[in-house]
Amino acid sequence: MRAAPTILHLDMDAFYASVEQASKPSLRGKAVIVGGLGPRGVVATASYEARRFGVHSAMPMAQARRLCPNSAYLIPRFRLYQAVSEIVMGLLRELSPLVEPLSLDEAFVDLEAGGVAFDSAAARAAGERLRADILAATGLSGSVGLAGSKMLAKVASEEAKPAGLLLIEPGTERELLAPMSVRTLPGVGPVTGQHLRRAGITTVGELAEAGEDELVRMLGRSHGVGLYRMALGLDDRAVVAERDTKSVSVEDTFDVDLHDRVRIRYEVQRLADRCVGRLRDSGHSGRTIVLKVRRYDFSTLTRSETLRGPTDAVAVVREAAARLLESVDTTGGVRLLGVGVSGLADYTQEDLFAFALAAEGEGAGLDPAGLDPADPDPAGPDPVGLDPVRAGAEGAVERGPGAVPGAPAGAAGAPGAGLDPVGGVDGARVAGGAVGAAEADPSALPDGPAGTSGTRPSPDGGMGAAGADGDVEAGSDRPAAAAEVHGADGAPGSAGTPGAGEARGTVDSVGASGAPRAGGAAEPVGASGGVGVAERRWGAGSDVWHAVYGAGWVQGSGVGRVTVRFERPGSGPGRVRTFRVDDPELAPSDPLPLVGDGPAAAAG
DNA sequence: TCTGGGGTCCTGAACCAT
DNA sequence: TCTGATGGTTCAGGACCC
Repeated sequence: MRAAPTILHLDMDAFYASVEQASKPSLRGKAVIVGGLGPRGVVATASYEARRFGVHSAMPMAQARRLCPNSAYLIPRFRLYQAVSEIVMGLLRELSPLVEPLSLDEAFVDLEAGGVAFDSAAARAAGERLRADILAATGLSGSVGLAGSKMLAKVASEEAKPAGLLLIEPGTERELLAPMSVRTLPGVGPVTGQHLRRAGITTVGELAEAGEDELVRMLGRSHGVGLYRMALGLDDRAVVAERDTKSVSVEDTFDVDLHDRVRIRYEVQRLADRCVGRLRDSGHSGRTIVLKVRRYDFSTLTRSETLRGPTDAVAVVREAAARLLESVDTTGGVRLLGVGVSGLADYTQEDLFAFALAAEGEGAGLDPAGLDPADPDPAGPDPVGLDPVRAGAEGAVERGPGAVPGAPAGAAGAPGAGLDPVGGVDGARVAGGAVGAAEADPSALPDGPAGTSGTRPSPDGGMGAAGADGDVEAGSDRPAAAAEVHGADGAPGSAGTPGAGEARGTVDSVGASGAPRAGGAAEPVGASGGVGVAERRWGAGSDVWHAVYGAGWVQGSGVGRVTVRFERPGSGPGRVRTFRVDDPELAPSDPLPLVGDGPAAAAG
C-alpha cells in the first residue's frame, strides 16, 4: 500500500466482442457474443449491447441464445486477440518496465517504477493518456483504475467501466469499499459469497466489522486473514513483471458423454500428446502428471502421479495418464477429460525410463524420441491405431453405431488396436474423419489445435446458411445474427445434425464434423478424410478474400453455399453476397489490422 | 437448464523422516 | 525401542480468476 495512487490497472472493455466489432463494421452497435458454439459451449465475452439482455461471461450458450436470439454468435479468434493484446501491452511497457499481465485484456502497471507518476495528478494524466493511446492504436476502449494497491486499482477499473477512469485517493478506500458487495473483493466467488451471506455478511463494511478471528474461523487461516486485510483496504502485493508457469494442461469437454472405455483411453492419449506439445512449446518439463475426469453428473476428480524426475517425453506422459485412468471408474459416462503436467522445470533430466519405454514403443508405433518440436503434428504417428482417419474413417462412418468393429487398423497388439471409436456407441464427434483430417493438417487450423479456443468440433450441422438468402443491402438492419451458425432449417446449429450417438450418411457426417474449428477459415475436408465430396467449410466470422470483391468475413455457410459480408475495419457496413463453397475466387485470409497497418495484420 | 478452458492457490489427509 | 512433535511431500478436492 503506497501513499500515492501509482498502481494502474487496465481492463479492456468486452475485449473479444469489441475486437470483433472493430473488425466487422456491420456488428458495431449490435449484440455480439463470442464463445463456444457447440451444445456445451459457454459465453466467453458478450458486447455491452448483449449484456443489456442479461447475457454475461460463463453463461451457457444455450441460455444466451434464449435471452438474446438476434445476437451475432462468433467463435473466438485468439490469434487476432493476441495480436491486439500485444499492441496494448506494448503501450503499457512504454509507461513502466513493471507490467504484470493478468490475461490478454488486463494488466497492472507500476507507474512509480516507470518514473511517470509519483502523485495523483501525474497518475491521472498517465491514465488518460494511456486510454487515448490505446484508442488510437487499436480503436478499442479500456477502463483504467488507479490506486495505492493492486486490489484497489482493480476495484477502481471495474467501477470505471465501460471506457472510464477512476482514481482512488489513498485514505478514502475504506469509506469507498464499505457499501460494496463482498463479491467485489478478489477471492470472493459464489461459494465464499454464499458462505458469508449465510453469516449475515453481504458488504465489505460488514466484513471488516466481523473481525479477523471470525473470518479465520469461517474461512480458514489464509483466506480469512487475506480477506480481512482486503476489507480494510490493505494490500501490499507488488506488481510482478515475470511470473513462472506452474503447470500446463489441456482438457476437452465432449459434446456427448463418452462411455466406451477404449474411446476414453484413446482420448486420454490424444490429450497427453497435446499436453506434451504445449509443455515443449513452453520450454518446460515436469514431474507430476495429472489426469482430470469430469463425469456425467459433473462431479470432477483428479488423479496424479509424481515421477522420479521431470520429463517431456510423450511416451512417459501417455503411460502415466493411462495408469491414472485405470484407477477411475467411468461407468455412467464422462463429459470431460484433461491431462496436465505440474512440478515444472526448465530442463529435462536424463530419463532412462523414457528411453526404456521408447525402445518398447518402437514396435507398437510409439513415438520413441517423444515429440519432435518441428513436427507439425504433435500427436506423432497414430500410436494405437485409433485415429479415425488413419484407421480408415470411411468404413467407420458408414458402418455407424453398433457396427461390428472394423478390420484391424493400427499397430497390432497395441491397446484397442482394431477397435474403432468412431463406429462405437459413444457417438461424440461422430464423423471423426474430418476431425482427424484437420489434425493431420494443422495448417488448416489457423488458431491452433482444438481446445485452445473453448470450442471443439460439434456434431451440429454447423455452418448453416443464415445468410444464404442472397444479397442483403449494405447497412441493412437485419438482425446481426449474421455470423450465427444457423442450420439450413433455420434452427441454430441443427443442419444435418446427426442425432447424438448416431452416425448418419457419409456426406452428412462429414458436414457434421466440419463445424468450425477455433477461428478456422476454410477447412478442407473430405479429401483427406476419404469420405464424400471434397468441399471447403467456412468458419463463422473468419476472414476471407474474394478475387473480385476483396476483403470480407464469413457470415454463415451450408447446403453448398457460403455467405460473405464484404467490409473491412475502416469501412462502413458492407454488402452481403453468397457463393458456392468451392468458388475458386474465394480464399481464406488473415485478419486485417483494426487501425492503419498495425501488427494485427500479421495475425492469422 | 445448464455449467468451457487454462490456470493459481489453499486445505486437509496420509505418509514418511527426523 | 517406543512415543510424540514437527515438518516436508504427495495426493485429492475445491474455490476462484479471466
